[in-house]
Amino acid sequence: MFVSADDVSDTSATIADRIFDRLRQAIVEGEIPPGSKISEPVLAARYGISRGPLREAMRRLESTNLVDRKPNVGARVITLSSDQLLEIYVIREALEGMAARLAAQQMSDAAIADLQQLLAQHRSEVARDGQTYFQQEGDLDFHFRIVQGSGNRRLIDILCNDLYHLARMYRCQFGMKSDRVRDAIKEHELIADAIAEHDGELAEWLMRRHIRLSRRAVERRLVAENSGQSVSTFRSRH
Amino acid sequence: MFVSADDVSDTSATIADRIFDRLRQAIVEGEIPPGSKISEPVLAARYGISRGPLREAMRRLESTNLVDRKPNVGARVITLSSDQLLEIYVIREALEGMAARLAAQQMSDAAIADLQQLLAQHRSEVARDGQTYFQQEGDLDFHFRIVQGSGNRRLIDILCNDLYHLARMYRCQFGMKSDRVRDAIKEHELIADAIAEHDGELAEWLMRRHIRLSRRAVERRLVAENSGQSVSTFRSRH
DNA sequence: TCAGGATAATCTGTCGACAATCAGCGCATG
DNA sequence: CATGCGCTGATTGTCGACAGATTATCCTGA
Repeated sequence: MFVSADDVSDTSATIADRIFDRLRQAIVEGEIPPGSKISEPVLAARYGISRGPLREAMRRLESTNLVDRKPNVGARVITLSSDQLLEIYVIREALEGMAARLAAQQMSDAAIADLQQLLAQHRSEVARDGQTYFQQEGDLDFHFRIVQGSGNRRLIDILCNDLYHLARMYRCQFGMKSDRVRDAIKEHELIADAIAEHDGELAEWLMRRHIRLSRRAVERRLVAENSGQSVSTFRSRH
Repeated sequence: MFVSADDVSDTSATIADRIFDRLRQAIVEGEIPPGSKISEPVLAARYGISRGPLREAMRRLESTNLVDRKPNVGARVITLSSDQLLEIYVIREALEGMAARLAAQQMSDAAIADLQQLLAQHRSEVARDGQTYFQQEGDLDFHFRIVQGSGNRRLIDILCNDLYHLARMYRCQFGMKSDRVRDAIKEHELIADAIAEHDGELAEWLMRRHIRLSRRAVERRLVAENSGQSVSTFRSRH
């Protein structure tokens, strides 16, 4: 019934930390459907633990905005709305734009070479078999590296521990068969070039434009799909 | 020994939520000194509660990066470093710049009028009795309103629930006798004017410059104070 | 005198149980 | 027939207690 630990390390010291990772993954990948109520007793029984660590994990999930809690009532998995998706794009535009600027100023030559090698791999992949789902993960990989390259620990924390999980959640819920991969790859290359030339100003501008274009593409898809039916809340595919 | 609930509402339904608010305030205001170890039994006894709710509150504090936890060892209040302070300024530059742009596009006329009235009040205050500490809170007030005006809920959440508490914590630890208040007020007015004219582009540019200048001022103060002694970690005034 | 190891005390992590609160449901009543 | 009320069942919030781990202490020996 549950996809058993495909690649998660799950080697933390405490149960609460492990259960937090597993729950986050389960929520992000849609295993626990959006909007569903989370019952502490059944979850604790399912994972074979007590309610104490589970509640601590829930508190962390609440902090990262993956679940919504009401006192004395319980917790529900958040229901993704198109509004919130667009809000995330706006924040990513600001934050990753800054990350690109910092990366251009600070990234080591070795890291830049790695980045460009990753891009070459992406290019060959997309040339080989078009727009596959894996490409989407590759996109996150690219952004992930640039954020890491910024060297700003709190920036890395916000992006990698909150927003990227949200982004992955949206992609798992939606099909996300982006018809924009070729353009996106090209934009990635421009950004990488700007970083390679240590042009922070340009790197930020290009990154912001890149994310803005992605957001517009999603926006168009939303209004296209949304003709007549509300996509504001997703079907709960239990 | 403890400043008893000066203005915190503390009317949440659950103990864990109340204790989270109180602990956060205590940490931010330096009541629990930076770097000090947090012992669950003594804190629980001090607040007259059990360890369960306390641990849930600690998990939330961990998520907001106000405490640092090591498994089987315990939690310590974070020690503020000048590096991290500068990192926060960088993030604020990106995020609040975007907030100013959005606010210029979306803020209602009434909210804009309120904002300008707040600025007028600040101006009169700073003209009356120079650079008071209270002025610093007024600065946060101004930024707070613009972030609220952006209408982006997640942006508001990140800024108001994480970064502003950190900023307040730095101000409580440092003396923060800013000699920049007059310039800052002027910059605030320019930003408010841009918002009033619904010029998002300009508002973002001005806000980013404003925060960048504030960061540079802090930077200068740091290197000035730091001549000979490390300010990287603060004295623990137990 | 100082290094090293064994012991003890304390603390964290986890669990099961009790009490308070809320959602759902049936029933009475206008 | 619709609506308000009380009851029941289950769930959440909270507590105290136990097990494992870590830190501090003290004793021994070189």
